[in-house]
Amino acid sequence: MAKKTATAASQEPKGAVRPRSRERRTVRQEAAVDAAFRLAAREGVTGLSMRRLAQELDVDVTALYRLFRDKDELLLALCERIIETELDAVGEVPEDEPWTDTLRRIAAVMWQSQSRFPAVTVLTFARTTGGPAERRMIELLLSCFTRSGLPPAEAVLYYRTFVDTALGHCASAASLSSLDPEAREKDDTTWTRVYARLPEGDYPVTHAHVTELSVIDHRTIYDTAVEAVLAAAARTAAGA
Amino acid sequence: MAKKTATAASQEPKGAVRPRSRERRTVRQEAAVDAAFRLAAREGVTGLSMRRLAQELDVDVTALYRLFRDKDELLLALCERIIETELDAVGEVPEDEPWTDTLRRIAAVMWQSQSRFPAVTVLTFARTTGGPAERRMIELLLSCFTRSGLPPAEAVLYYRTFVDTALGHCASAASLSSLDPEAREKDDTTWTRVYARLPEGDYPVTHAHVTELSVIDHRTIYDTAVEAVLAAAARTAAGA
DNA sequence: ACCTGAACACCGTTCAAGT
DNA sequence: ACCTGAACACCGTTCAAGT
Repeated sequence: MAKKTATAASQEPKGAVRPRSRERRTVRQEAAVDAAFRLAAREGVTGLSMRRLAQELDVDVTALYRLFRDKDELLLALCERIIETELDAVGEVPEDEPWTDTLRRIAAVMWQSQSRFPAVTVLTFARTTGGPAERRMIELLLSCFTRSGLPPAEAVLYYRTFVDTALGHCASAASLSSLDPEAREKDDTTWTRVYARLPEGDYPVTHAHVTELSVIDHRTIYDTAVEAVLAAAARTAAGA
Repeated sequence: MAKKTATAASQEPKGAVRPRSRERRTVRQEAAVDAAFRLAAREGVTGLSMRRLAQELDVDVTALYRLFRDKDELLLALCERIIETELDAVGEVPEDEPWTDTLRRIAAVMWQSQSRFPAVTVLTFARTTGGPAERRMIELLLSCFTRSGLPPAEAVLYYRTFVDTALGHCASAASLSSLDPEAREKDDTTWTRVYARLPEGDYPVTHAHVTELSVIDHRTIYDTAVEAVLAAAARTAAGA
């Protein structure tokens, strides 16, 4: 099955009839992806259905199935688009920028995507698209870790540890903010509702840390995790 | 709304009539949780529906809604059960065990849960149950970080960084293994299918790391992430 | 070459009616 | 006090039939 990516608007071999229709096809795919982002932002993870997306685009549901094989292919297209946006946000990497700083900027941009599009993040965080944006992102990330001086095996190990850690934390934040309001409320008042009232006798350590537990926010945790991975990579690089 | 947890079989005030029925209720809840684990293990994340669970238990769907307010409450009960099992697997913590070793054992046990029950992991990894097992787990984890010598704010910061990092990686592994077979196949052959064939010119760094990229496994990444967090915590503790 | 309508096999959840 | 049947408002996906 040939992959028809959005950026495949390359030069056409001959004749301008078939290409025209293929062009229109990718235009419609892009429009569908746009609409899906609007829908996901407005209605959340449960609102992002094929039927509702068709409604949003004012077409029949079956039209969507002519643009995407199934919902999974649509989700991967959304994921590609997010990575594309992230690459734009990162921009050019200055020659002399330390590798750790580049990675910090990428981590910050990933967090931004998560908070803008939690629904799409939740639905795709563990996936691989194989698309052009993902390829460029991998090239960029890997080049940071080779710049660090790590030998191939370790560069790859820390590259994966970095992305998976970042994506894992993003997914967990996104998953929390895509809960329906009542479950969300239940979840993030737990610290004050149950943990603040625990008997000191049974849970002495928790009891002693109640205030610290209730003030910590997810972004600080994310930064700490990212820094931990960068420090581990740097130490390994220095030792090699 | 009073929380009716499975372990709430405390002493009854007077009369043995109401307690009898409440007891039966928790017995049925436990049976439902057992069946849900069987179902999830057999049918995966899409198979774990209220209707199918009712079928598995040979009762009407509406009977389930008398045991659990909604599906979310059932999922939280499954999550509690997993934590319970994890606490059993960790067992007693020897007085003289280094705090990092305790945390390594907990991380290993969490990975085990993920690989045994990917469906439940995916559905609950970002949630808080507020239940008795979760409370004990938090007490255990926090006590490790205070044993390390970290002051309260940092102990809490690293405790959260540790759990969220571990859960994030577990969720990403679980999410991958709960994909339907064809999406799963598509996803984990990407490295050989697309990245192994990339033109060297456009993606020199990726091209140079193809073999390393294709052999790395998720468990090694998980261990690296966990060690990175432990090292960061240890360094902060030493500096304080 | 595209669109439409209708259907299939599912979901979570509720509720009136039975015993 | 419990159970049953039926319904409501949804899903993803397919397919014969139209133009």
